[in-house]
Amino acid sequence: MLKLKTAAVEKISHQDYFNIAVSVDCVIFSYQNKSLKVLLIKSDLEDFQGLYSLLGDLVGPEEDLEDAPYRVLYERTGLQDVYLEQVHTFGNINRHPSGRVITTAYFSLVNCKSSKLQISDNDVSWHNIADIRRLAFDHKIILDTCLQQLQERVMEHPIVFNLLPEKFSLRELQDLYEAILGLGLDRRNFRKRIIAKDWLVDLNEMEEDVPHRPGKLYKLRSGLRKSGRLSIQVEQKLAV
Amino acid sequence: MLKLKTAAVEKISHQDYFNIAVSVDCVIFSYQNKSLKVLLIKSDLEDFQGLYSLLGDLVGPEEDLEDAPYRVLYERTGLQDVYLEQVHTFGNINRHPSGRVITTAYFSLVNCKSSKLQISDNDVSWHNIADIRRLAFDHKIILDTCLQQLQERVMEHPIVFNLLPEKFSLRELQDLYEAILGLGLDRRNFRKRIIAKDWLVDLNEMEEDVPHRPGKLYKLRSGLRKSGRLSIQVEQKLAV
DNA sequence: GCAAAAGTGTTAATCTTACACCCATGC
DNA sequence: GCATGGGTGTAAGATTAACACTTTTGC
Repeated sequence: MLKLKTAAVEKISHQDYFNIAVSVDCVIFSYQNKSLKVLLIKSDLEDFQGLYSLLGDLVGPEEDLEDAPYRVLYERTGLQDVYLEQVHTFGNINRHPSGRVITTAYFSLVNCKSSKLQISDNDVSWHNIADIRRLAFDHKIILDTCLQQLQERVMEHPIVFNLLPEKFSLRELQDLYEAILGLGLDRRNFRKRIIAKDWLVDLNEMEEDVPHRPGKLYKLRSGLRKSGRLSIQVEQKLAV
Repeated sequence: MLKLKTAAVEKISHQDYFNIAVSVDCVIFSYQNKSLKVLLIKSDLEDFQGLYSLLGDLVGPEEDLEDAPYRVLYERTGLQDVYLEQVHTFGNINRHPSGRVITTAYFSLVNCKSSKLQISDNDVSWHNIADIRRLAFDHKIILDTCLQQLQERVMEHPIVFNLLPEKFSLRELQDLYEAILGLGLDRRNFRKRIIAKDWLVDLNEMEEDVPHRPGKLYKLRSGLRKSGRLSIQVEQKLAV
């Protein structure tokens, strides 16, 4: 029979490999003025002077991978109960000029009108998705990948409500869907389709201060809002 | 103006973080006797004595992340033009007893009748998906996640043909879909649906050596077979 | 009363599902 | 000739897409 290695022995023999940094990068989406936005920071690396990059950080040695994007979000925006989804891990050798860094990309949906949102760093700001041409590192590819995943998810999963205030009209919701999907939708069909999903509760309240006939207000059915720690990770913990 | 850091300076200041190992784990699917199989290896760690684990390896310091699963596949099976898809990255602190290892999971589809397939290690063997209860590490969760992603992909993308020989009958194809999806399909509807996708070419050949009326043979339309380096990575390289 | 957006229903087309009989081959 | 699976079509139901008019409010 083969001699079994202890974990300790294996660790020593593989020491050379503990030589790669792991980071997370967050594509933090918000929605304002009928446009989908993403939070970016001015790159502080000479190599990318003048370019913006996604918000990210190295994963701490004592930190679960999935905790890192929540920490980044909290440190940068003050927000804690955010929606996060892991998208893809990028690991080309030369993707980072500082050394070997493999990064796991997450997208996040935040309400930019939340009272808890506070961005103190002057180099951090919201940018229209449609206006972004280049980013530092491989962050444009990461952004595009995350946007595509967002587009694939929104019709099947009630996640876009994380971008809206508690109460919203169907028109606001439709504008948001159009901004995310980048296309126009038929109003009547959209309303039927959304109502049929049974995600919404009619609040029997009306919009106020609109210069036209006010629309009804809705909210997301309670129990459907997904935010906080990722579900896949919860399963993982339970299984261990 | 803020003083910009050079990449070299940043690397030194972050040296503590280059302390996490990165691995890849491959869920290598194949199909035999009307069952979906996965390639597993007997764990050589004391902590998991008697359990099987997925095939994986640490990512080399000079190796693109996406190259690692191809290398693992090649080293373990001799196969080079395989279909691979990245699924998810798992990074709980304690997921690996040897130390801090973050792993990116891939699934792969291989034809177990390929002449190039050779598995020399006696501890490596095929296992029926349906029979697997426990695996070493968090590999059962990784397997389940990959199987779910495979199930979500198969109806929209022509990938399952990587599990079949060059020529196959519609019955063989349907059996394969049923094994992957874990459910029965109506034969007439399945045939209409597959034919409508325009993925197949009728070879005007018949099955041989079957103890019943032989079925027509088909092959995948050329140009639709996806294997080799991952497309997302190719885009990434072009953009750099 | 006019501008602006809210609200609402029907029809046609498409897609999906369920279902049963005759046919070709090996034995 | 019989057992086995191959091959095929239709009708009902569900879903999706296209499309226009009336209503309510602020000004």
